[in-house]
Amino acid sequence: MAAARNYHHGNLKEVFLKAARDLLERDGLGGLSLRKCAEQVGVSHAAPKNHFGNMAGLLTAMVTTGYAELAMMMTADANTNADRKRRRDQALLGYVDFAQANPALYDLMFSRDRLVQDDPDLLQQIRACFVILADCSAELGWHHGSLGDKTGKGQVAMWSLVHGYAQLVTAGRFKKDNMKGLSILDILPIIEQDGQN
Amino acid sequence: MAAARNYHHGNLKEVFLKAARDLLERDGLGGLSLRKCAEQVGVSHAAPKNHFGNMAGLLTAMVTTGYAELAMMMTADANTNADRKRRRDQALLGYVDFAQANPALYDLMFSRDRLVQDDPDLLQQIRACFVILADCSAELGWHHGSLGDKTGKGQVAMWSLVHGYAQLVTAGRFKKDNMKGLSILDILPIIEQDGQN
DNA sequence: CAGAAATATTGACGCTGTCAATATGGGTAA
DNA sequence: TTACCCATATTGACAGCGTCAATATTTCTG
Repeated sequence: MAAARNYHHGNLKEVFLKAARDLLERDGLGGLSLRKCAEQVGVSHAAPKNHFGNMAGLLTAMVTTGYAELAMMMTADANTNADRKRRRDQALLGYVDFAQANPALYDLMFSRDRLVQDDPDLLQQIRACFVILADCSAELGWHHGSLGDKTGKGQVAMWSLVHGYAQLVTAGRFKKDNMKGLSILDILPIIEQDGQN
Repeated sequence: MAAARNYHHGNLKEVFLKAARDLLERDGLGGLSLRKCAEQVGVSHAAPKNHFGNMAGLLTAMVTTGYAELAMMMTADANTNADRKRRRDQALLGYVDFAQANPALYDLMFSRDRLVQDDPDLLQQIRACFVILADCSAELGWHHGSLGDKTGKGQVAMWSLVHGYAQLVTAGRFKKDNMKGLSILDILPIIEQDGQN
């Protein structure tokens, strides 16, 4: 009688997604397979096909939840009385925190193959994240002209910087000595040259 | 008698790398396999093992050549009489050009699994690219203090921005309307607010 | 209760990376 | 030349993979 507890297994789709995500972060993308997911959940090897169609469908569903979580990490304290600058800082820190907490998933979220790129749910979640980042670029004054950033260059710059930083940090491309106690917020004043932000 | 034309096949290793790269850009990472490489070259399915050990070895060798090419794209006209700003522009444009010309390879170059991350040749080529980007950040004055960028924050910002931009553009994450005629060089003045660079 | 629809299982197929065993050819020293 | 060693290539096999068709089971609906 509980919400959706009946039927064959219950909410098998969500259980699959959780199993897949655990496997992804534990063994990497190469260690993730539909059959391992099925085995871990305790169902037959072809069961995932009923819910996701194929491997790309599973990965797309998992990545879509990833973008939703990313947006949540960026807006965790948006309903507090914090001012705009503080909300902007929280959004950028939340973005990088998400990437560092889910490095394999974060990589997959920017994969060109492996995903169903035109999935409506996926596109919607991506746009939601982009909107939050656009607010960050606006708060920094990253736009030209008197009517705001009509061309979107500021948003392009904002997402490029934070995504590049997140991916390079999680990939270990920067020497750890240089990253001691460093955060994305320390990068912004570097770029703005005067360091007053 | 010709240089290295003798022996069983000749320079089979380089032929493998070329075949692998063609397959990678044509069919994506999921469409690349050792067996397809071997078939395309015309040797047995286990031949690649003699030269690369395993799949990670092949991908690492391919990615290493990718970083070497990336460095070349960034320094294509370094020996001309161009001034520093022009060389900096050429380096950044060359970086993005490489990513757009080899999107699948570029993605693979930043993969955390799939590669032998501590391969000496790979690390050396990565460092060579980083040095060029460090020069770009220095030319832009992206450093703190009077003794230059001792902490490396400027280099971190530089690579983050250009890598993020290259990956997001090749992934199609930005609306094409907004990217009409836009280049990485248009992003720099946006970030620096005053637009005089 | 009966039929339909959704969901799960089974078995099979071809493809994959990897390995052990074997074969082949070039380089080198007697 | 002969004999040997070593690098290289082939063959055959194995388990794991995604995917599909056919079948079975369970729930929903009328």
